[in-house]
Amino acid sequence: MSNLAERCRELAASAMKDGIANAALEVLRQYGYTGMTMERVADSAGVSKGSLYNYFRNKEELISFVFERIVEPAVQESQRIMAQPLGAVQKLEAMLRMLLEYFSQHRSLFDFLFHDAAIRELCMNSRRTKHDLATSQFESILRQGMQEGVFRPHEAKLAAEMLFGAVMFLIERQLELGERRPPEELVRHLLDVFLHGIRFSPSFPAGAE
Amino acid sequence: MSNLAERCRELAASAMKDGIANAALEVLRQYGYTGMTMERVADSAGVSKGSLYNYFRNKEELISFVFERIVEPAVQESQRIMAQPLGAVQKLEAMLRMLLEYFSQHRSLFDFLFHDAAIRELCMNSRRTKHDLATSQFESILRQGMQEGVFRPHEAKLAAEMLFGAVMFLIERQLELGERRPPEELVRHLLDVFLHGIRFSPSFPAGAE
Amino acid sequence: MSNLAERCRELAASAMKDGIANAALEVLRQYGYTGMTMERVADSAGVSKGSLYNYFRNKEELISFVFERIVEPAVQESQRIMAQPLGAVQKLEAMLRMLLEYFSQHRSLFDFLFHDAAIRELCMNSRRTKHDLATSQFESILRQGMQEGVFRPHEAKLAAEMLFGAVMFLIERQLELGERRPPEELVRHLLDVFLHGIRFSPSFPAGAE
Amino acid sequence: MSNLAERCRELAASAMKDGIANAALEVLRQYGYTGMTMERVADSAGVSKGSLYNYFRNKEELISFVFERIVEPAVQESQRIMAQPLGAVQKLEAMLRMLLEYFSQHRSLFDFLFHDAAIRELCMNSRRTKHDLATSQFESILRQGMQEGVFRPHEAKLAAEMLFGAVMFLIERQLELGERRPPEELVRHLLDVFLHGIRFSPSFPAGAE
DNA sequence: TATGAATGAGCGTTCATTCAT
DNA sequence: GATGAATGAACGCTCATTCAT
Repeated sequence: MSNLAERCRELAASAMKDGIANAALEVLRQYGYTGMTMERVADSAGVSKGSLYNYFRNKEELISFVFERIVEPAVQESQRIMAQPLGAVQKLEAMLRMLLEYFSQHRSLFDFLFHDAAIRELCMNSRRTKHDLATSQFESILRQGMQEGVFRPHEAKLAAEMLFGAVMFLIERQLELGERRPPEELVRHLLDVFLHGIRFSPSFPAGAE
Repeated sequence: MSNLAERCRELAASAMKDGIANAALEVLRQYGYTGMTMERVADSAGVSKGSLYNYFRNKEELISFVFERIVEPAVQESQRIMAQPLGAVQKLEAMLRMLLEYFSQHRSLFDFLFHDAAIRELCMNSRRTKHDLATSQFESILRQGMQEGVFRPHEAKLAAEMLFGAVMFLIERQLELGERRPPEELVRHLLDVFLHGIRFSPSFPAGAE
Repeated sequence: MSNLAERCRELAASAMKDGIANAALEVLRQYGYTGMTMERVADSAGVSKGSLYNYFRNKEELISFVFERIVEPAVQESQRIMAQPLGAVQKLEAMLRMLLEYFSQHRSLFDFLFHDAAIRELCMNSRRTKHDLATSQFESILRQGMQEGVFRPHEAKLAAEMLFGAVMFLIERQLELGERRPPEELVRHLLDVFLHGIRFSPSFPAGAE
Repeated sequence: MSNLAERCRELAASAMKDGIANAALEVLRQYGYTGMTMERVADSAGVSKGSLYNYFRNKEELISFVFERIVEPAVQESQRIMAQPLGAVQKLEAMLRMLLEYFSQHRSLFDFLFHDAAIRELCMNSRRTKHDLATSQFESILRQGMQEGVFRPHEAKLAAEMLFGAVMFLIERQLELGERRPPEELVRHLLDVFLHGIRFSPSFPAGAE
């Protein structure tokens, strides 16, 4: 039957959605979240305002789609990292570096991700928010570390949340204050604090990293 | 002369501002930041839209006022803590407990405070945002700890940001997931991780807290 | 009876109306017609907004009153001129000078006078607008001139209207273009044109003024 | 390609702008300048308020457009007259007749054009208001007359302003008083006064009209 | 009588969404 | 499917007017 035609159509539709999402991202970058109107998205995508509604039921759906597209590469990469045969510390390091590098790039996207409670609820996909994903991956790493015997026993879930919160806030502050510390440096400090703590312990070897 | 009348009027005006601010908070809770319209605030406050403008020049001013009202008690309390003659660890503990207790109360306020770039820029007081205040206080505590010799040398500013980010994210997750861990417990885990790190060090006495 | 009290009250009320009208004029000068709000008038008068309504039923009535007050001195002066035992040419000259001097002073008042059809209809007092008054006085002068035999026969009413229109437009243009020709000079040119015309007549003595 | 469609669209858009402008004029006629709200314009045009903004960026632009539409035909005609190979007197006559006929038609437009400072500032086209245009054209005619030797030396600019002011006021008064003198008659009287003046000169042939 | 807080209709403007073509 | 003009509800804000004190 029209199997082929069907395929073609789906492909074309998919390409169109991508194009529109990219346009939306561009608008986001230029005008920020509040300035992201359907008109501007349409213009930026080079299509008519009406066409947007052929591919997305409404603005909400477009936003959700964009959200997914922003997060997706990071998710992919994080899963790649998780799948690697690395020790917990190395995984942690790789994960932190990836997040810092990825989200440091675009302030407006970052704002977009956290903007509003309404949006956040919008962008949840089957109880699996970005937060959930990230923290659960951190949690996995922490558990792996405990099994490996390199991390001492602790509540992995809470520690994972602390880690993620710390990373995100670090990124946010960098952007907010206009600082440009190299991600590498931030990774080092994060690991230093989270692995060893900041307190002198009697037996803590001075100068040890 | 009309000293008394003057006083009364001021009091009434102040009460009105408070009432409107509370209404705004209620709207914020119900509809989120994007849904916080002057109309809704007026309705919620039980006054007319026009009356809002007898007490606040515009929406911006109202939002700033609300922001200040939310943050002020925490700021006061944090300054009280900072002024106490306590060791760094105790101060840290007190500060964490205060934040966890204070901000655990209202989810939407929390969103309001942190997740909107527009608000963030709006609510800066002479380059001194709430973030600035909180992180700089944490930073002070960390430096005090280094001077006291209880904290090992580290970049206090970054560590302060990590701490604050971790605390805030913990609160957010509690609210998001509907968990209700006692603040006391969260404080303990935060201190545990940040003071000692999660890694076994060769000399770290196993099982030690 | 309370004849005296009555009188006093009337006097006080009258003074109040005057004060408010002066305040309104000040506002008019500062903010123009569109910027003339009851709030500003009240502030400028040093009374409360509510008090305005004890002396004027509404904004319309206040505006009418102000209009009268602006026009009144000119009306008085014009009637004084009309009553003087002068020849038509001298009267004309005196009248023109008075108008030019009077209205050259305040641009915003002038705008106020002509602003809007609605206002114009508002400010008519028993079919006797400022225009009516002015043109009818010019008309009288022209008729007097014809009787004196110094003016040749012509339709006095139309000529009066031309004169008044010419004067007003001259004033308006001076204000609009920011020019500052001395009223004396303008009077001279007005008389020159209106008395002798601009055409050479065969018998017109060249160079004659 | 879509050349035709393009054309059609442009035509439709142009027609729409015209329709809206006409509606605006109607509102102007009915409610005066102060009463000209976008809502009323939309109602009068039979479209929604939002549609107005598809054709005019804002109220200002709409007003400017209306202004241009009113003035343009007169400007065209005046330029045609100026370009004709006529003597100064004939040009003057033609110009006066045109103005009287053109502006006699709509009172409210007239009000609109002249009596609002806000509009006046709005509708300036490169420092060249309608006033400027009209007076400068009168001025040209007067200078031409002086060169031709039919007008005696005089300050052409001031005289031009007087002429224009006189014409406009005549029109205004006709409309205000509900008189309906034929433009022809008004032209005759204007020329009579401005060309010959109203004063008897010794050599002025008595009885001449 | 003086007050000024409260009002609420109305303003210009925006923008997500629809629908006839 | 693509279009873009039309829509209309909603927004932030103003201000003449009222009324309890």
